[in-house]
Formats: sequence, structure tokens, C-alpha cells
Amino acid sequence: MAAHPGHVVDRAGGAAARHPTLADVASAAGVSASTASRALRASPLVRDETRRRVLAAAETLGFEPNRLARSLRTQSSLSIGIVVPDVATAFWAAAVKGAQDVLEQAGYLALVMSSERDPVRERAALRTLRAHRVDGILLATSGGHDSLPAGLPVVFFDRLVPGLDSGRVALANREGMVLLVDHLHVHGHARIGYVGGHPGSTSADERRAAFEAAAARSGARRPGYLRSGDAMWSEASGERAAAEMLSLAEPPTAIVAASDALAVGTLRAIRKLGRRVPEDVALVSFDDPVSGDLLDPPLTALTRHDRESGELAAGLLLRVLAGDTERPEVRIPLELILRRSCGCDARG
Amino acid sequence: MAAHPGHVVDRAGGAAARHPTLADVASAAGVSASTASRALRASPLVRDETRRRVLAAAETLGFEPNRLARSLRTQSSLSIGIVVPDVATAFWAAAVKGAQDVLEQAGYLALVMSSERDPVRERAALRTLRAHRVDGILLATSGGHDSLPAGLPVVFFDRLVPGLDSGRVALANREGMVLLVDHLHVHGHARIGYVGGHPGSTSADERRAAFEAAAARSGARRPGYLRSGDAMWSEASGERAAAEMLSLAEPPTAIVAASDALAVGTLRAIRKLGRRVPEDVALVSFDDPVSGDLLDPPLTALTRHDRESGELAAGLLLRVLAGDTERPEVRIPLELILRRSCGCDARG
DNA sequence: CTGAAAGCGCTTACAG
DNA sequence: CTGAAAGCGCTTACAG
Repeated sequence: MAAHPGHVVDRAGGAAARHPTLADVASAAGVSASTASRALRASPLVRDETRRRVLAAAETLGFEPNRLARSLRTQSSLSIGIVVPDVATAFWAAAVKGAQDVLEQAGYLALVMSSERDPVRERAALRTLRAHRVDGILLATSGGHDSLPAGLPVVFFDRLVPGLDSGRVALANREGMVLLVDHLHVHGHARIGYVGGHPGSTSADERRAAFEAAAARSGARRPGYLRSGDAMWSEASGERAAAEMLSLAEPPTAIVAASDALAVGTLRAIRKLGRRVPEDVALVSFDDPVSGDLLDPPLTALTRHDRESGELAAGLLLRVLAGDTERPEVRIPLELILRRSCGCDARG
Repeated sequence: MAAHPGHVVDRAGGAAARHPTLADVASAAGVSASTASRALRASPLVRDETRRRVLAAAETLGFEPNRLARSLRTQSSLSIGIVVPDVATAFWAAAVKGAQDVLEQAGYLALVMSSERDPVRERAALRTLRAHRVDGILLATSGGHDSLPAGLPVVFFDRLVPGLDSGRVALANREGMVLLVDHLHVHGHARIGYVGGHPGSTSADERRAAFEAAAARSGARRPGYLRSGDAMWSEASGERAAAEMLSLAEPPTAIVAASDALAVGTLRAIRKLGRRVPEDVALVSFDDPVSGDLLDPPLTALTRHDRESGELAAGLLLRVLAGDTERPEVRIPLELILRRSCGCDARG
């Protein structure tokens, strides 16, 4: 398959043409490999005229330095691993993009992997990343953190595991939840249900705890008002949880959904039961869903800061790589967007 | 920053601990590096007892073979580059995920980059990928294909450039558009407007051409009925285009939007003008938007096949890498989802 | 300012 | 079945 060393393959043929090497450039320019290397790396040790010759040779040959060889020699891959539960989920897609942008800006290559919420696959991803000798890792963990590479800087984001990291970034889950519940109190609701994320992650646990604390103030806690979706926080699981809650003898008059997908599932459940939002049940969502203002009714929710999560995490990691010894925990503040589903009559 | 060779850094210290090397494993197991390598790679040339000793040594040392060194030596990186306009866009996020899954299944690492729809950045991404010696590329091009690495297998997807590739995958744009327009004809519409994607990409051009051909059959083509959004196919640009169209003296009675974002923008424009869907203007969308069934009104649209695009493209590339010489063009068929925005009274 | 030499961590003919 | 040696493509002290 691959060309045998020394056996040059026809460029027109099916096999890949051999990449020109530094030695090729050097001999074309009539200098040694050392000099060619220095010229390309803009070393001050090389004469201008020489540098020009080397650059010209590199240009005509279409030379692209082999990063693998360079990394091996310099003992630094200039690459960063990013692992998230699922890159195709809107939140992580945006967060990863944000992180990748700041990393590439700084000259790093991002290696992105999905753990599929499986600790085993997360461990496998971490191993692969280690095999590629990444200089650091951005991790939204699904539980594989028992095998964190020792000595490798790791910044946790969205899903935290205090103690083993080089920094942490997450949304202000508690404060955001308080915003939501307090607003429902303003509308006079006392029987408030909760459709939460699957316990075990930072956001699921923090949001739920904050909900319980805030809802306790309205004094109306009922068994069956506290429910959770599945590990994927899927729409379907939110729909199921909401449907069960709404079938109680005394159903809640308002529901807080802990995420966009859960909110959309809840909305679907309410719709199927033939109830109206917000007249029969008010609904607020932690994350603003896609086109949240165009849903029927427009959803009251917290602002999204998806990109920012990734950008901040990448920024922290970069600082650690630069030698900074601080290991801060950063929280991203959220704001309430008033629309119609809570009972407000705000225009979209 | 990096540990100097030979200078072992304290594991507890801030700097990264040196990775154990094959030589470390070999000496721990009391064999040569050659034998250690063979044992780890499951070569039949090594005695069972020896293999066991090597494996045990690797285990205790936490040895993870350096892929960079391996790739350099074997002249095969086992990595594939994927470049798309924007990984944070739902369609590409899903397509990339699909591709990544099949590539990883086959033992490849995916290197994912966004071109931001900029040919200059696309070229830069391709150069980076070449520097990392990827074995092949999956490309949803934004125009940087004048510098395609010669001899490297490239499979185009979603955005095609026939001729220079090793295969192509795209949605059945023409057939899908015909489905949409024909359905509007069924509802009796003769004045049909079009909010399309920015010209220059496969999907924008094919969809528009198909629309024009299909709409011509209803005989009612008006100047001003054919509009385009911006290069990002953004909601805002769709809203603008739709608003202009609806301000015509004789506005269309139905609109076809060439994408989900464009459709959502169009919906927003209609809403702001105080018109009703479908009573005043019917609306159909090429791509089904997120929660399309929960919008007000639920949107008639074509089924999504986001993941599939990536999976098929990756599959084609894998086949090329395995030596297959076919260079097929694959089209993914789309189906119509009838909801309310077209005038049907289907229940969500 | 330039070049010869060593070495990063692997794999793989080659010889035994 | 095992080991010594060469080499993948770079970078960087070291000597001139």
C-alpha cells in the first residue's frame, strides 16, 4: 500500500507521491540539512542570501515540514486533546469550536474525540491522546478520570472533578437555577415540578440541588415533582418524565426543565396531553433551545454561553502550558430571557 | 518547559513526567527493543513466555507506544483529515461525527478542522493536514481546492468539485427540491417564492436550479421571487430575503426555503409582517429544522440525513485506501415530511 | 555563518 | 525465536 522507502511512486499513479523532505530542499539549495532547517525556522544564524535560496527551493518543491518528525525530535507535539461526551450535541459542538479556535490561534492542533458518555470509551480516548503525545487535555468527563495521565495538564469543563485538574470551567448552575425558580415564584407558582438531567454530572447535580433549595422556599414540595431524564438528557426521556409528572392527581402548575432538550420533550408531553402553556402549566428551561423564540409558545430560558465554555477552558490550559501555576475555577454567569412560556406576555 | 532528554522530572512536579519508552519496557523485560516491539505487535515470531514478560513490563510501566515515532517509521499516520466550513453547524457536526465514528472503527484518527467558509483558511487547513501526513481527506470545500495535495485521496462531501476527487457524497438535492415544489403545486400554489443559499456551493446551485425547473411548470415566475441568503445561509439573511419578497406588490402565496436556517428566518419574517402560515403564505423547508414539529406552525420539510453524509463519505475513503479504484458519486435520497406549514392538516 | 553528527522512539530487514 | 543495526525526517548542541 504505502510506497516502499526508496521506491519512488509515479505521481500519476494511485499511490501517494513521496513528500519532499528537508534533505531534498537542502540539496536543491546546495546547503546542508542543518542550514536548511535553520533557514526555514527563521534562525538569525543564517545569511540572508542563503535563506532566500532555501526558501525558494522549498517553494518549488512544495515542501511541507513533517510535523511528526519535528514533534518527535522536539518532544512537543503542539497538539491538545479535547474529549466530550458527544461532539454532535449543539452545546459541545459549540464549546469544542470555541476551544479549537483559541488553541489554533496559539499554534496548537486540536484532537477531538467523543466518549459517548461511556467511561470505557473515555479511557480509550485518553489513551489514544496519550499515544499521540498531546501537550494537554480539555475534558468534559463521563467518568473515565481514574486513569488520567499523570503529569499532563488537564482542564475540566462543564463536567468537573475537583482535585485532579489544572483548572475548571462551568456554567453558573446554581445562580441560573435560582433565576428560573424565583421567576416562577413571581408568577405565583407554588407547585413546581422539575425535569432534571441524569444524576452524576456536575450540571445535573448542581442544578437539581439548587432547584430543591429554591423551590423549598415556596413551601410546596410533593413526591413525584422531582424527576430525571436519561444519561443523554434526551428529549424522549424528558417527555416521559414530564408525562408521568402531569398524570399525578395533583400535577404541578409549573415545570422547570434542566436543559433545552428536556424542555422540548416536556413541551411535547404537555402538548400531547392537550394542556396549554402557560395557562395550564408554565414552563421554563435552563438552556435556551434552538429557535426558542419561535416555538409554540416561545420559551422562557437562560442565555446560552456554549462557545464561551470552550474558549475559557482553552484559555486556562494555555496559561498552564505557559507556566502559570494558578488552578482557578471559572463560572460563567447566565441571564434570564423572558418570553411567553412562563406566563409573561413578552413579544418574541 | 519540556523535560530535557535524560533529565528526569519529578512525577509530582509541575512538568510532565517522561513517557516510558520501548527501550524501558525492553530492559525491564530483559529483552531487546526488537523483541519487545514484536511482542507488543503480536508478531508470531516471539515465544509465548517472552511475550508475557514484555506485556507485563509494559503494563507495570504504563507504556503507551509513541504514535508519532511509529508513524514516522512506518510512513503511515493512520490519520484522516476532515475539513468542513464550520463544525459547530448542526449539519456538519453530525456529518463529522458520522465520519469520525466509521474512521475510528477502522483504526484511524480523525483530524477535524473548520475552514470558516474561507478559501484561504481552507488552504491553511489542508497544509496543516499535509504537515501531519494524513492518509486521506474528507472535504466539504469552501473553494481552497486549487491546492489539493497531489496523490492524496480526497473524498468530497456536501460540497463537490467533480474531477479532482476520489469519490463524492451529497444529498439528492434535485429530487428533494422537486418533492417540495410538487407538493406546493398539489396545494394549488402558482406564485412560489424561493429563499436560497448563497450561490457557489453544490447544494445552493443544485437546489436553485431544480427549483427553477420545477416552478416553471406552474407557469408563474415573477421577478423578485428568487432570492438568496448570505454565504453562511444565516437565519438573519433568510429573514431579510423573505421580508423583501413579501413586500412585493404581488407577493408569493408560498415560499420554499433551501435550508432549515433559511426557513426559520423566513418564518420569523412572516411573523413580523403579521401574516399567518399557511393561510397567508405557505412555507416548506429543504432541511427539517431542530424541533421542526414544535414550531408554530409545525414545518413541512425533507428528512435529515446528516450523519449518513459523513458515514458514506468515510466509507468511500476507506475503500479507496484499501485499494479500490472506483470513484463513485453517491446521492442520499430524501423524503417529504408533511406537517402544517404547507397547508396540510397533519397532526405533529 | 555553516556542516557533520547524534538522537527523538519506533519498526523491520538481516544475520544468527 | 532473538538481537544489532539502520533509518523514518526532523532539530540542535558542537566544532569549525
